[in-house]
Amino acid sequence: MKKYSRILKKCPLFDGIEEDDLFRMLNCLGATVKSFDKKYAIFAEGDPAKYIGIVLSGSVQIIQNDYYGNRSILSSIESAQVFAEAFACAGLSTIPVTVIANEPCEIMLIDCNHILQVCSNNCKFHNKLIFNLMKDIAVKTIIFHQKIDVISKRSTREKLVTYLFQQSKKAQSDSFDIPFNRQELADYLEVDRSGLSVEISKLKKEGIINNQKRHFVLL
Amino acid sequence: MKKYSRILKKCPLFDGIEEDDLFRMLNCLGATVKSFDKKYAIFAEGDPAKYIGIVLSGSVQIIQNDYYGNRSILSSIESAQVFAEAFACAGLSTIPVTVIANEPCEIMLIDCNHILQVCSNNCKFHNKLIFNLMKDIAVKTIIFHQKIDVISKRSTREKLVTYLFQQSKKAQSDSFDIPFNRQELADYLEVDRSGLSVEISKLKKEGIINNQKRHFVLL
DNA sequence: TAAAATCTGTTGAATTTTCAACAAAATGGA
DNA sequence: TCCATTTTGTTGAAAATTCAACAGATTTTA
Repeated sequence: MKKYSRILKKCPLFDGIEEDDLFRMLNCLGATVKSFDKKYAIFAEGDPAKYIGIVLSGSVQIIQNDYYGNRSILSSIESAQVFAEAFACAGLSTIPVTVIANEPCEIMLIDCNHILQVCSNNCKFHNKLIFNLMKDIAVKTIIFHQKIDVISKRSTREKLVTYLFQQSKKAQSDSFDIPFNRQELADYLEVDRSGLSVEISKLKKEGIINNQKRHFVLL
Repeated sequence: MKKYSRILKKCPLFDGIEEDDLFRMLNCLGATVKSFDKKYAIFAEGDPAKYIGIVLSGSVQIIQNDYYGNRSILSSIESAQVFAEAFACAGLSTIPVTVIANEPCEIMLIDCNHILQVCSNNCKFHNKLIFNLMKDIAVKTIIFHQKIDVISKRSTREKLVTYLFQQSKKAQSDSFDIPFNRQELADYLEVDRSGLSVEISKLKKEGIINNQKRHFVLL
């Protein structure tokens, strides 16, 4: 477990918790680590909303599939970030999404009940943990706001431009990489892939952006 | 303040807190109550992310306007519900939305810093309050999931049907009222109002739904 | 390394949405 | 109650998206 020390320090769930306390707490919480191959479903829709996940290495995508087979990507979760934390906390019995390993992953799993039900041993850290969890979920809410800001736009072009501005702001640079390939970006923006390719080409021709694969530059 | 007792008991933020403790706590938190006329902006985009609001009477809408003037309705907040709680908790300095009184409203305002920074007087309730806040924000995340589930659909008809199913499930009945008029529903579904009217008419003709103003029945 | 599989950009046709305009119905205020 | 305003449903034209199909480029894997 110690070997994940560096990455766990970056996890917002453990902000302000000292390393010694952290590992004692993880032990108390019954945290486990599992590895997943690329494209493997870490959680599937309908699974019990029991565990929260922390990405130790690799990255995962949160996916929603509707009954017509349309894939919708809700978000991309990078290393040190938490996922599936809102479902158990909100009292859902099952999770409404699928979580897919985007590449080979190591994932820490913690039973959410161990966080929500205060135990007698380590209450000092426990309240801090719940506070951190609250902040983490609040940040996720903001990320959903941003996603809605993107997909509420009516045209493919506006969705794309809004998304690229957001990514540029996040990277604090006009030059940045996105975590999606074309089909995935289309599934995030909720548009047709071929129409998306057309818009990217147009924006390039108009001298508004530069692009090569996953790398974009705003001009 | 006592006259709001009945409604405050329903507020998820105060779950499990006794009435006496509640009013002592509200006093400690410096909670105030303000009235707003219909269509008045309780918060405007760019305001400091300082206060959380609780709807004591009336209802409010969370609105996002883009630079093209498209109005997007994020959610409708009914009485006893909390709003604007995620922004301060996530560490935003300003709020990215506008909150409009949908009808004459009484709103309780609480400085979020008073919740986030533990004071020495009432720590016992304070941790409970933060726990409740965490749950409340988690539920809001789920509500955003549902909104994304709706607007990720590609056609007006699918968006409408998905929304109506959600409302039916929420009301636990095939017969229910929605909190929006036609233009507002269009702004929530992110579609054109006239196109929405057409789809509602079609679904009625096809015998799939019944509808009169804000009342819908799934057949 | 070569073959297989996946990813990306392009095109044209079909479908859908948006937009503007209008009239009927419903609502609110004097 | 009556008039003014707002809301709603309908229509046709313009614009945009989706869909299917394909070829070139890239990546994977055997």
